[in-house]
Amino acid sequence: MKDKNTFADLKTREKKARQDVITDAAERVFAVKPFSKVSIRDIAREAGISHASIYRYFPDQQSLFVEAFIRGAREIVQFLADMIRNSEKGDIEKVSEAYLTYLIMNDQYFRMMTHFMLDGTLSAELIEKLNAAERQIFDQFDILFRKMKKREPVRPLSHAFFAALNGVLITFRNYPGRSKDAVRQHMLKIAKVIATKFLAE
Amino acid sequence: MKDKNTFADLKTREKKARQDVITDAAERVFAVKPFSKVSIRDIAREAGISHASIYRYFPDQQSLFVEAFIRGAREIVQFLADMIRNSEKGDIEKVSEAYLTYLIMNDQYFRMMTHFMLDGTLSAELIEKLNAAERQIFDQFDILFRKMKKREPVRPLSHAFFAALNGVLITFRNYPGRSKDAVRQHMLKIAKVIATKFLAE
DNA sequence: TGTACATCAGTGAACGCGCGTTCACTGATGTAC
DNA sequence: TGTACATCAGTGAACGCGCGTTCACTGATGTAC
Repeated sequence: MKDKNTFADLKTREKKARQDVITDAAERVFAVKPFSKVSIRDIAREAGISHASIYRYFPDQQSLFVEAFIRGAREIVQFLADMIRNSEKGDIEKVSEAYLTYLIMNDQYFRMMTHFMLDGTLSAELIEKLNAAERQIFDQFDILFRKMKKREPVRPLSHAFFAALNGVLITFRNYPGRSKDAVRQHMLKIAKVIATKFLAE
Repeated sequence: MKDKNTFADLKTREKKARQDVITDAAERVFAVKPFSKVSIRDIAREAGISHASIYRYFPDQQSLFVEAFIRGAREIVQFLADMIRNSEKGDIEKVSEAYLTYLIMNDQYFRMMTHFMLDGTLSAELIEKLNAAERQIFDQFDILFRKMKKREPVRPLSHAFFAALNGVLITFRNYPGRSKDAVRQHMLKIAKVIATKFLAE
């Protein structure tokens, strides 16, 4: 009985591990292709398996995409939490610079997030998942603003600041005739303008 | 000779008019469907013509989409310019509220704009058109900030404020379990938080 | 230890679909004489 | 005024493609006796 359970557990873990291999591959493809052009076949090729195999691990394409997105969201929250925990006095300029840099370097996370934000055909369940992720991000910014000793309610500040940083990432990503680095510099400059505004009491 | 020219002119104008019929139809379809799901066949159906006919007026799908986008951008700039011209002392809260409301009501313009901002496969020419439109928007915000007697350089403020408003529109559009009106209210509230920050010197 | 059977991951081929685009044709209108 | 011809907007049918998904099969591994 004990053995049987262990064997079953092992099997479950193996299944999970194979799912992860596919999700890893998906993430790599998303890093390289626009979200809407990524196909099941692309991901299978990246994972080195037949595209039919994917259906042993995910019921359909949407489920796989959502899995990849959730992982991405976890990464973002994780990074932000680490950043803010280490910021003693709540240095909003440093935090926003690091956050932006992280999302520029991991563009696929940002593209996945905005894709889901903009998609008008999301199921209620998926919208809830998206918002759960957003709430976790807001929670982190709440902590930051509390460290800054804001007297006004922090939640609206978090909403506003998170939205503003998203806007910077979207608005300047296709700046023409500029190197990736010049674009990054410009984003950081504009983010600093915004962060400064949020400094003042 | 004179007659011939007039006839030719007439023909050109008629051709332009028919192009406009198609672009109108496209705009209506974009108002109702996510950008990436709009097909040539959809637009033809909306315009009441055969889908093959579209190719008499546009060389390919991308050209038609770009035409629709340019029209949308013109509308946005037009609206913003009117708004700011009528704002005597540069009331940033009113302007941002009106701008947001306009883009919420005309969601297709906003979706088209963000679609092109996010698309990684744009031709250099198209990126330039997108940026030309953005520059016109920045110009308008420049005027607003000058009316507000800002002593700092206005251009970075315009960049920051425009980006922040975009961010608000993207971040809260899929707020779950809320009516369209509640979402609008929330966007306006967060935009006001941001506008207030931009008030202070 | 050997044999018959069950399970199930993995697969190549196929299905059905919608898409952008092209083609060959029609028919209305204008032009030349 | 009548006739032969040119132009060209409009079209239904077709092409070729890539997609998500399903199917029928293989072959490796574990199980029962």
